[in-house]
Amino acid sequence: MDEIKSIIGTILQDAIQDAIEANELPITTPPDIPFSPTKTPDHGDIATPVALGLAKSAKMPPRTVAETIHKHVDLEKHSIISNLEIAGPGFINIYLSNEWLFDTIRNILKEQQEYGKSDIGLQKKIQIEFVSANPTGPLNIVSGRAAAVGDTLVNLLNAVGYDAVREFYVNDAGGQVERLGQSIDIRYRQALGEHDIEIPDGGYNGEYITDFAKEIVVEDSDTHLKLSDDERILLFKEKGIAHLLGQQKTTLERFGVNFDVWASEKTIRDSGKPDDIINIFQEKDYLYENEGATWFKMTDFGDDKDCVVIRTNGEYTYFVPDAAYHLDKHDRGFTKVIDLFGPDHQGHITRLKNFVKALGLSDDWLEVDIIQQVNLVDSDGNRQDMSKRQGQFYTLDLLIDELAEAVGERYAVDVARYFFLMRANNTHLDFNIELAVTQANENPVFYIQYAHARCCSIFQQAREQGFEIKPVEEVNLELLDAPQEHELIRKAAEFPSIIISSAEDREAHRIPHFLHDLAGIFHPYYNQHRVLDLSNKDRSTARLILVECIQTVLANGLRLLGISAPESM
RNA sequence: GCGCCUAUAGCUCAAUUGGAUAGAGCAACGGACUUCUAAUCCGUAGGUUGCAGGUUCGACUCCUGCUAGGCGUGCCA
Repeated sequence: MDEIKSIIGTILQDAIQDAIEANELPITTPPDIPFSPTKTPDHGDIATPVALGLAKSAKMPPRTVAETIHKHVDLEKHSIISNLEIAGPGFINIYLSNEWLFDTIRNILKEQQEYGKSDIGLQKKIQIEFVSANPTGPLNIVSGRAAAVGDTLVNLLNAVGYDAVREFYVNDAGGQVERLGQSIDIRYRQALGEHDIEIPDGGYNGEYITDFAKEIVVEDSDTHLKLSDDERILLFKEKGIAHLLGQQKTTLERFGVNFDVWASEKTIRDSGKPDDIINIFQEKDYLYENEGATWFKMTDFGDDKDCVVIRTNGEYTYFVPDAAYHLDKHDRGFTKVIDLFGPDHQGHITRLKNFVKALGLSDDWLEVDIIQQVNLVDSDGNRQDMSKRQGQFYTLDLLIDELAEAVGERYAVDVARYFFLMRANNTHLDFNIELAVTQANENPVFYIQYAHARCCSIFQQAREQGFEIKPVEEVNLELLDAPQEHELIRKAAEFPSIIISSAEDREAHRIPHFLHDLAGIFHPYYNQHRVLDLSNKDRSTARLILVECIQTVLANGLRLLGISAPESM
């Protein structure tokens, strides 16, 4: 589709140039040709509002401009265009010849699993950091959304020719994991009979902490009581991190997300790089002392208040290792870094970007996108608090478990991923778990998967019934003359440009919608037209070619989403 | 108070850079299995795109001001 746009664009620009030279269009030079999608076949295969844009500078009515351009397009010369029409306020609707449709078919069959890919990324190194949940509890469903989106964005970027990697930043140092150690310690001692102690404010009081503390008691009995408080908390912190991080990894694997790099905050801190950051800021005069703490002049970068980088107790706030971490990313050679943050980190974006700027990196090197919150809603429409500190949260594992109960383990991950991916990142997603489970059989993911399974089934039948499956060069594609068949091919032809826009705009949800649209053309087609017809074997052969194309596009799209493409359902 | 996000059909959501008649699914109602799989299809219905202005050939989209909801605004991460 992109190729065809540039071909048509050139033809139209030439026509405009001819019109200018014939003194029929009072402008100096042909503009870039914009294209708008055609919503109905009545508007042709592609359309351009170029005449509307030129109307002002040419001081002519838009329809007249369109007609002037039209006059200078020689249809005899361009066999790819079957017809041009002026419509509405001055749109030029372009109807492409069948040969273009057949080229699309040949291209899909030639490319197979590669169909849809492109190379606009020039193999530039891009990193996407996502999930990066604290190792202080199980992953919740917001992390699930981030996991699905991040994983798919990497797939999309790789599909358009970037060299993209998945990275998870483990916050295994700092105050949060300190509290984790303390919380486990309290539960451990409680399990051993101390009852006059409680989890402090800001600690973790989820049941999983109690369970884990009990496990420690079972394995090690009361031996850790001999340690000093500090030693014991340190030990429990490390044990807790290992345990919970392990759990998160297991969950992510089950969810089909495999990170390329697990970066550690502790490693960053131990590397001395945070000290370098302080030195750099010091040299650039971005720091000052106040009330015993060291502050960064965030107001120099337009923020409304400065922020502490070294606390009164001498420890760095998380900004410093975070800045060091991003400098480290830069040193690893990424030309662009994308962080997917949860909504609770939104206040961090401006500051982080300012720190990156303070380090001398360009403004667009770091991109931060928010994956908006997921509200768990019950059947009465009440929202449930998912704070880890409260211990009331809905885990990703629990979600997959419940889906598995309804639709089987095989499809549970498919359904979860699809639900997370079908919405734009910046929408607040109300996830009604009861609805997702009860309506599972009418889930849109099955609609798409079923379309794929039907394609497979047709080929199964074709083989059993002895239909000849010929290579495309030997098939008369002119026999594909039903309007729905052309519609299917046109839709399939959009696939590569959908991937590009989806990747560049970081809008993964366009892929599920595209696939749903494609399946939505295929199912009616299937119901109204028999592919395998013994009384018309030539047409059957041609239709098998079309079915293979649809199957290929569906499979390629589902693969990008990390969703399975079943051969039968 | 300040900052970010959101507001589109009864519900959940789409709508490439501003483009033609704002689209799907679910829910509702009526139909279609002797058929390549009915996890499907066909039909009906559903709208002042939160409100008020502005920009222009044209606005769900951009600007200003409101309203409502969410989040952020810690020497937590």
